[in-house]
Amino acid sequence: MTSSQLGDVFNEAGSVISVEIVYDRVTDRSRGFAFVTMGSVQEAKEAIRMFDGSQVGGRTVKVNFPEVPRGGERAVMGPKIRSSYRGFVDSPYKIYAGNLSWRLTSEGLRDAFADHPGLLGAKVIYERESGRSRGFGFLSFASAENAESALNAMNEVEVEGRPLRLNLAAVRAPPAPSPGPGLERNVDNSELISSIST
DNA sequence: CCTGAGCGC
Repeated sequence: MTSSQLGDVFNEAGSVISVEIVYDRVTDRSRGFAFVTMGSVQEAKEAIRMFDGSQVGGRTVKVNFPEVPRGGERAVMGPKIRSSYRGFVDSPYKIYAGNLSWRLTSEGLRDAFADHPGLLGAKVIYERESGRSRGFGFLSFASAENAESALNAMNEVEVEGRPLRLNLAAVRAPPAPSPGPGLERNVDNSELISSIST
């Protein structure tokens, strides 16, 4: 089974952000499982509900959260601290939102866009030391189309008394040079692990 | 830096 076929299956439970079938380093054969990143924890739960124990590609599959998520179970389901920043779901389709009120939080930003399809996450950027808002933030979407239509609908719309200045987000700077041996796998808190073989 | 352009740690 290909990752794109697997993605098609999981799309029935919500927005699939990425699919990564794990292969054996030497034999290049599928190891029989994959990581599927869904757009939200909610959608991840839905995928588990729908597909755990079901037939996929002619096999009975197991679908569940990764066994040892980064930070442990508490971090996965635990309460948010200051904003939806911790729960921010990234995607390649992002809007830059500027001219934000100093008091607008990530949740406030998310709420302002709540009606728009495909919204995955919102975050306001804060200064590290002072904790003050830097007056801008980002919104991530499931698709380029979703991002564009939200941008068109919300640009210059007033939120907390100030008109939003929206743009498609610039392509992010390259990831920082990795310091150590790169054995870390990117296990996100909305990923699923499933046993699926070809 | 009690701020108003800024593209994230």
